[in-house]
Amino acid sequence: MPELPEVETLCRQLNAKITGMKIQKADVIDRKLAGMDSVMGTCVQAVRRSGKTIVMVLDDGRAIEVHLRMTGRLLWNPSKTKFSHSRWRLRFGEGFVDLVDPRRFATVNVGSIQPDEGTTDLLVAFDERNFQARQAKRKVSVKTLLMDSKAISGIGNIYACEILHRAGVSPLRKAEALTESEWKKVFRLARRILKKGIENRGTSVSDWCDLYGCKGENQRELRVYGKEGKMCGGCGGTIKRIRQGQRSTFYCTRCQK
DNA sequence: AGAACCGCCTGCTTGC
DNA sequence: TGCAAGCAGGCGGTTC
Repeated sequence: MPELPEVETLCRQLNAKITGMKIQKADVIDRKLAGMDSVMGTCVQAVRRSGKTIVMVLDDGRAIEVHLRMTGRLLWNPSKTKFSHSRWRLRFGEGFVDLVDPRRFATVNVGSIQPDEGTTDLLVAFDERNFQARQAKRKVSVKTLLMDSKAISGIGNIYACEILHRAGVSPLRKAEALTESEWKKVFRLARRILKKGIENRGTSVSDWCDLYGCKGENQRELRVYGKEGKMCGGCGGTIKRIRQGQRSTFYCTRCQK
């Protein structure tokens, strides 16, 4: 599932491919995306990321915001034959960008350009003082808080599990119970892990692919996610799987305190 | 106000 | 083998 590194990978590839190009045609295939063909005839000025949202800035003052949610993918398609589960497509000079999404959770919106709200993005402009004041004393678990996009944007289930493992912090601890220096450690490791994820063009644990249908390489960096019952590479303990909210959390009960 | 829960979706896996 | 039930989960909206 696309998280910050996967979305960043797509944005970089889209920037190289479609910036400066005209949207010659826009097709809505899935009715849920009605109206998203109104961008026909505009030109893409830039593609940037806002949390997990892909923002295509247009030359008419508007922007297309694509959120891939769970199974959404943006794929470059050189052929006019649509991929299965194509929901929406943009035609550029020599090909198409297809939004492919089997589960239909992905969203597309077109509207006026919003001011950059990147202050909760760890890799752009994270306001740590504001975090300490507004978030750090909350009573939710640290895992839940890491995945709260209003507190910290871009981190989903996979990276949240990996970050807490490297930081040696149990996902069950309440956010309010972490000291400031523990938070600093979490943020430091989060940045490192997210950057590594971008270097590796994302984590292909299920069906993530980049713009050109290539899998990422970051799955080899995973130490806990999806590894229930396996040995922790750090301490030799056993990786456990629990439910937090409605999602799976993987962690090592021995080295995550 | 803040925390917990629900619903959107459908392909894949599991169990009988 | 076939079919139904269970599972996956980001996030906005609703409920507690």
